[in-house]
Parts: sequence; C-alpha cells; structure tokens
Amino acid sequence: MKRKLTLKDIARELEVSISTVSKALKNSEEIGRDTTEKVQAFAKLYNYRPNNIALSLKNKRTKNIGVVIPDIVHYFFTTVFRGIEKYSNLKGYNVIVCVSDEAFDKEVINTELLANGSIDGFIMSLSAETQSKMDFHHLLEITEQGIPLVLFDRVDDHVTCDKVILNDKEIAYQAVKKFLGNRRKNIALITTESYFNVSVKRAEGYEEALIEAGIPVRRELRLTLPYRDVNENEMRQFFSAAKVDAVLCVNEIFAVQCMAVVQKMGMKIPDDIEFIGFTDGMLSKYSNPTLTTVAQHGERMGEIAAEMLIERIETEIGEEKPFRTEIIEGTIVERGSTVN
Amino acid sequence: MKRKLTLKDIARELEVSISTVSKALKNSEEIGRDTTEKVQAFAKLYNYRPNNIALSLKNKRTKNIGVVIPDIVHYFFTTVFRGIEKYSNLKGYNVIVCVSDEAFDKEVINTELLANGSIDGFIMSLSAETQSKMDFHHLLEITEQGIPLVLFDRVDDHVTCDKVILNDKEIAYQAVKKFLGNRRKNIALITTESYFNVSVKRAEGYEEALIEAGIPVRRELRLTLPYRDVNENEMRQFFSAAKVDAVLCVNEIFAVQCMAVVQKMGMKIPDDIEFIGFTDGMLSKYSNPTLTTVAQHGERMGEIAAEMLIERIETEIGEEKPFRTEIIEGTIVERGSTVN
DNA sequence: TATCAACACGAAACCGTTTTCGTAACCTTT
DNA sequence: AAAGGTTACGAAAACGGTTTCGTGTTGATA
Repeated sequence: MKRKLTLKDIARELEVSISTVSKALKNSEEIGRDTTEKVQAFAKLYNYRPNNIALSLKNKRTKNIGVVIPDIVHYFFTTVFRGIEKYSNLKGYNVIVCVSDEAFDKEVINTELLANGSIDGFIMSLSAETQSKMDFHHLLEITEQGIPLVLFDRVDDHVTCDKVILNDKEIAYQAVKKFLGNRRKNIALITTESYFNVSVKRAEGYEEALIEAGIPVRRELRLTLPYRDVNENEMRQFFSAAKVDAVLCVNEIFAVQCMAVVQKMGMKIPDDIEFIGFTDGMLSKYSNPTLTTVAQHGERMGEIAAEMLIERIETEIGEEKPFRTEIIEGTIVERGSTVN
Repeated sequence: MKRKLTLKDIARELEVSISTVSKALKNSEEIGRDTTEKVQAFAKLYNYRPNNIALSLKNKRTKNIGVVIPDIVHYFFTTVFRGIEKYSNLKGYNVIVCVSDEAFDKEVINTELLANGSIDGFIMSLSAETQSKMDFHHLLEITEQGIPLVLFDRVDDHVTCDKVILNDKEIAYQAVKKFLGNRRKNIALITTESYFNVSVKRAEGYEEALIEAGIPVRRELRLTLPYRDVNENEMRQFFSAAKVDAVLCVNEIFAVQCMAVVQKMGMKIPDDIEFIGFTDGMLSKYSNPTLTTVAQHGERMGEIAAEMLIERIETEIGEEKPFRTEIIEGTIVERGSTVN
C-alpha cells in the first residue's frame, strides 16, 4: 500500500522547498528550467496528484454541488439528476446527492450538513412535507450565507433564488384542450393528495381550459390519491360513480393504474375514454395502451439548473445578477391513450 | 450576507485563544466551567458549525462515499443507490455519485478524481466497456492506495475487493425450472449483446437447467439485443422463426417489449407463452400482463455494500480482514406472465 | 515559606496546498 | 568597484480546524 504523495514528500526527496515544488508543477516562471523539469519528471513518475481537500480549504471552493431531492427511485428526478450530473461533470464539478425522502427533517439535516463547507451550491426540489409546512428557514439560511441555490420543479414563491420549472399550468391547459378538441366533455383530473405546487398549477390549467370552454368544473370529476400505495378500489369507485370520457393525471403511475382499472371495467381506450399523464417515463412508453403524456424534459431541466448554479458559483461576488426563473416548455407526446 | 463563523472569530470576540474555543466546544475538562459556558452560549447564539473541509483535512477522512455506476436512469441502480444513501446517511456519510455512462474513460476519470482525497471509499458497478475491455488498472490504483472498494452486481474476479452480487446463475436456473415445471420445452433466452458478467451467469443457469432436464440448448432459441434502442423487428423475426413457449429475459425492458410483440402476433400470455424477466421494476408491476420477474433486491444490496464499505473505512488499519463476497438471493415474484 | 500539584489556558505544530514576500547570488552597467 | 537589476529559490502565512505541550497562577502541603 503506497501512501499518497504530497508536495512535502517531493520536496524532501529532491532537496528543494515545498514552495518550489508547488511552483514548478504549475510552470511558474520563478523557477529555473532544470528544477522545473526535475520536479515535473519526479511528479509524473510517482503519479503525484494534489489533494482535493487541501485545495478546497485553500481555495474556499470544493467543486462539489449538493443535490437534494425528495426521491431517487422516481423517473423524473432521475432524469433531472442525469442532466445535473452531466453538465456539472463537464464543468469539473462533482455531485453530492441527498435524498430527503419527502421528509422535512431529512431535508433540513442534509442541507445544513452540506452547507458547512462541503459544497459550493445547491440544487434542490422541495419535499412534500416542506411544501405543506411552508417552512423554508433552512433555505433562507443557505442563501443568507451567500451559498447559491437553484430550485427546480417543486419550488415556492417564498424562497427567492434561481428556479427552473415546467410551464405546468399552460401544458395542462393544452392537454385539456386536446381532450376538448376530441369532443370530450366529462374530463376528470386525477391528482395528488398532498400539496405540491406542480399539482396545483396543473389543476389550474385544467380548470382554465374547462371554464374557457364553458364547461363547469365538477367536484365529482376530481380524484385525489395518496402519493404512494394507491388503492385500486378507490379508482374503481371513482370511475363507477362518474361518467368520464377523458382523464388528465398529474403523473404516469396514476394514469397507468387507472387505465388498467377502466379496461377491467370494460372500457376501451382511447375510444371510450382518453388518458393523458405527466412524466413521460418508462411506464408511458411500455404501458398498454401506450400513454400519451407530457414530457417534462427532466434532463434538460437538470442541465439548465446546473448551468444556472455554476454560473452563480463562478461569478465574482459583487456583480450580483437578479434571480431568474427559467421555464421549460412541456411537450405532449402522443401515444395510444388518446385519439390523435 | 453573513459570513460563516470560525473559531478564530469566536476567539477574537470572547478574547480567548482559538484552542480554548475548540476545547470548550468539545467540553474538554481542561477548560473552566465559566469559559466553557460562555463559549458554548456564544457558539449557539451565532449558530457556529465547524467547517467540514477543515475537519476532513485534519482528520484525513471526509465522511464521503464515492458511488460510480453506469447509469442512473435505470431502476435497479436507482434502488441500489437508495440503499447506499440510506445506510450511509445513517452512519453520517454523504454520497458523491458519478455516472460512468457505460464508458470506460468516464469511469477512470471519475474514480481518479474522487480518489484524490474527496472520498473515504468507493462503491462501484462496472461499466459495460470496462467489462469488455477487462481493464481494471484504475481499480488497482485505488486499492493499492488503501482506499476501500466495494463492487456490486457488475463485478469481476480480476479485482480483489469486497463484493455484493446476486445469485444470478442459481436464480436463472430456478426460473427455467419453473418453466419446465409448467411443461414448457421451447424456452428462449433473451440477453444483452454486450458482455456483462451477470448476463453470462444467468445464461449459465439457463443452460444448466435445460441440460439437467435433458433438453438440448438450441442456438436459435437465444436472442441477443443491444442494451439500448432495441429494434422491435428483430424480436418479431425471432419469434416468427422459432417456436417458443417460454422466455427468460435478463431484464424487464426486453421482457415487456417482447410481450408486446408476441401479443401483437396473436399469442396469449401466459397460455401460449410465458415470460420471466429480471429487475422487478416499475414496468413489471404495471405491464400488461404484469410480469413475473426476479427481484434483485437492489435496496438491500446497496445497504449491504454500504455496510461493508463503512466497516472497512472505520476499521483500524492493521487488522486486515479478508475480502468478502456477499451473495444476495434473488426472489421470483410471480405475476401474470406465468401460470402459477 | 518553599515546594508542588492541579487548574486553566495559550502557543504552536499539523493536515496539504497556494501565494506573497524576502533575499542570497549572480550579472550588468558605468 | 559600487550600484542596481535579475534570477531562483525559500520562509512563512493562510485556509479552519485539532491536539500536544508548555506555563503562569492558585491552593495545598510540608
């Protein structure tokens, strides 16, 4: 087991000072040709690599980005993460991921831990509990310390920072317009039980489209489901009670599960009933029928978030730019669950 | 923007020395009661938190774990990651994730970067390219430096380190036995084009079960597909050419795609043809029919990997324990694609 | 009253870098 | 030969902690 080589080791071996070694390795003009060559040859031979931690301490920048997301086993977050990782890596940054597991406390603990020097900036999406509690003190602490923060998807107006979001309301509006164009009248909305800004926005778009078309928004056409462990019976009851000919779901799991239920009940998709979901993940592509869905362009979202963050990190303090909110346009990917 | 408080700040403010502050904060007996209380009160009031980087430099341990995986938008890796993250977090470690994107170079660059002090140990799964190149010099470098390494799932015998793997051969064997028990004779294997140790093991189990049953292993019953962007035509041809009544797929995507194809061709699942896949992800649960699949218990795998790694990290050097290979037993989850 | 331990604290080294500044030694110039 | 300018390098501070060791003050003991 060979221990890591340090500048000190090289200095001792070559009988020069540490500073000389350091300068020689960076081709400083201060150092003579012979010495420089000697040092570089030695360093190369023994594969010297500077210690990242020491560099971080000295430079006060870690080249690490902290990513805090509610869940990792989740297609959308996964794709966003991929975008973040790709862009960050390109720019020489590493990514530390913490999963809040939709819990406020974990989110707080994780951010506070990372904020103590481990990272140069944060990219986050709020946990369900944080959104419902409306407690953002941990984020305030971060920004007050001057640590750059970018929020994506699950954001909140109470937090002032850069943001990347989907045009949720608008794209939900368009989805419903699509149903309306297909002469659907009884359009249901299936959304999450817990409070998510995105669900709210999507509901707004849904309602706006209906109202615009002169169709009343009916309470019995809205089903709220728990985020996990959905009970099929609830769906069955819902579809038995109300006559529904189109369904907008705020995620793809709800959609796929509902499609299975209504098919068991004897309805034909998309003839009797149409479906549009959100996410455009694996399930949408391989479900039966395939699901028409709103692509959220997670990877691009991640890239942009990373780009915004790194720009903040690398911009000199003093030239404060105003915070931006970047809006990604969703795309409706037409598949078998709608008539196109 | 309030700058981070340091020991020096507190020392200056309270007119004591830095060392006194440091000791007082750790309740050292060396320090008098009054001073200790004064310091702690001040630290609490101004929310002092030690700088992680400084601690890392001093302690020569970062409390970071490096995770290098081929892909993150991939159910199995995602679940393993969740296990790693959970356990690590519990033990006070953070996780730095790098995605090799199945590319050798990215894997090498990422590991070398992290190895320079950023992390205390690695958990990795080899990229496709690394497995086919059989070049493990970067892993050797890591272990030679005394950095603990745990490999999971995509492992190789040429690398000596702790490992966590599935009983791939055995569970594939059992899957085929299940087909045989259902009187299936024409059992196909659908596997990956590129070389993966796991695919090979699964193929071995497949063959062993057939041979044991006195059924010849037929070349035309094996289909190899590219890891991404599978062409449906290839599947269609395969199923037209050979009479197949059961299919073992090394992942769930292949299985779900094949099920769609054979259904389009008019076959009934599971009556005419049965399917078993690997992974037990979202697709298996929500496909039509639902897919009988080998649960790989990724989360548990991740937890165990993290446990092994952290034990190595925290064990004193000197008391070298031999390397272990932990074998996770897969479970066949019976669903609609087999007759049970 | 001289001695000595206990107490409470500070100085300084250390982790591995970078960077500023100081300075010998040599070279050039007049 | 004195003055000034290069050249090539080393010492030391700094980043923010921890820890070892030294030391002045106090109180107890002989």
